[in-house]
Amino acid sequence: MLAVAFTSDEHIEAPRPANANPRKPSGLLSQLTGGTPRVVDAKDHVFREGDPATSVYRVESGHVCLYRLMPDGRRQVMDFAYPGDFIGLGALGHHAASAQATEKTRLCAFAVATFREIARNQPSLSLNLYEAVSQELQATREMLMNVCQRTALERVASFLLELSRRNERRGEAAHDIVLPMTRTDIADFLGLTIETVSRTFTKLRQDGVIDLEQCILVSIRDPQKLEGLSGGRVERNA
Amino acid sequence: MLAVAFTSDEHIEAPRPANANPRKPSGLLSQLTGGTPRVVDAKDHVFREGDPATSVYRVESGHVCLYRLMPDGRRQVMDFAYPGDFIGLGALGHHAASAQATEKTRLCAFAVATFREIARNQPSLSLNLYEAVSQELQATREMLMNVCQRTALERVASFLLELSRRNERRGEAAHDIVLPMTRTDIADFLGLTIETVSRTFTKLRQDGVIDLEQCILVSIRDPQKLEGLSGGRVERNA
DNA sequence: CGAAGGTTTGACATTAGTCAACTCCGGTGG
DNA sequence: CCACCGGAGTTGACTAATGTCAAACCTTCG
Repeated sequence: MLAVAFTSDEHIEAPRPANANPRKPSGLLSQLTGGTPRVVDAKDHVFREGDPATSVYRVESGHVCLYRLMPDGRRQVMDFAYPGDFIGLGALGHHAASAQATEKTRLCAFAVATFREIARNQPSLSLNLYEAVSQELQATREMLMNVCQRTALERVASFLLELSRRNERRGEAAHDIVLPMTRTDIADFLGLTIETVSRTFTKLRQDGVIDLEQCILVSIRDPQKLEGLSGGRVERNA
Repeated sequence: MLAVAFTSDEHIEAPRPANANPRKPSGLLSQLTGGTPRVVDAKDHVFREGDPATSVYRVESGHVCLYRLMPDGRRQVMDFAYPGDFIGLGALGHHAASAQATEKTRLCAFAVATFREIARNQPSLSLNLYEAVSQELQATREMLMNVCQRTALERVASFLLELSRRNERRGEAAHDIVLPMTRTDIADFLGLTIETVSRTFTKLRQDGVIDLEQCILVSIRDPQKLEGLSGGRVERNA
């Protein structure tokens, strides 16, 4: 059963706070209940590129890495989905990306057919869908900018700042970051090699900008300096 | 007045031919009539990053370059809009990119408020909106892949092939390409410098893959070789 | 004809990638 | 308990690709 609670009346032009999570839709979508639970182990796939897009998923716990492959094996990580984020939303017919859990992950599946059913009767939901995908589009364009125009150092710096802001939005410690992904995932996300990512982390540590207790624990010691190194924030929804 | 003709009944899962134009929505959107005409000269802006998104536009003739700027002036071109393409669709509240005509361009403006009005009563239209933005999302992800994972030569080759396919879809000569944008636009689109773009064109010419009559006229002499140099196509909607 | 803007070309500098060795950590089994 | 193994991460030396700077070359347009 799919239940929707109606509380919001803002639509297309509704502005949204600049620090809102672009992949965590507000409005009706976030209030969906009654999906089918699903658990996947680390490295398992939720779906793969080309699979028929029969469901969308909300991440309940754990993390999911969304990526695409080139024929020769080069990989581009498109996004990392955190708890509360939806994955599979922008698919038309077939998934255009693969979704792989970076650790044991719980999800909640909603059938696309049910979505369509509801959308027919409730224009509000389809507008929310539109908004959710638009948010995702903004985020992807932002990323295009981040990755294509920035140097390795700037990419890593903005990556860390982005994770920091994500923590902040979730009410967690802004400057203590747990990386739920490997260096390989980060490298494929930022369009760099693992060696370059590693060297850049080391440089940031040596310069006193971050601490690196274990390789998955980053704490930001000098947020201002990190901001400066990031090449300037490109404001979402500006 | 905004008129919509209803002919299509396929929605979210409807697959779409692989060579469909991702920015030229099928269904209701393409059949919109009654928008407000607007003409902009070469280098004029249709809208700028941060402007309130009050209208969406359909390009009637000419070409529009969509880009974003970083604080220090670096520029990322997100897309080039051709006649029939919609621009401004994914905006939420404010435009996230600037839209600049590369030549004298005629547009047709549709008020966002009117869209919302219709969408309230016609779920089909909001689903079409959803699909249109989803298409745009796919295209942007594709581009992320193209630009982040490919070498300069591969980027230029796929760029030319993409333009060739666009010609084909419009029923024009697939192998004779008129570039409606400057080298600077291409460079900022592909994440390269104008020098690298220029050198790459020269190399393709010297290798007999393309002809370069004037700098805006490219003809593809060896499509197979160009395809090979592009590093493999990443199929849309795969 | 001359100026301006866009394009091409060359010499050189810099960044990031490649290849290879080494380290660190966690898990497994003797 | 400890040794070994494998995977992930780090570091170093070297290479290749792309960017930078500068000059020359076209076109177009006044």
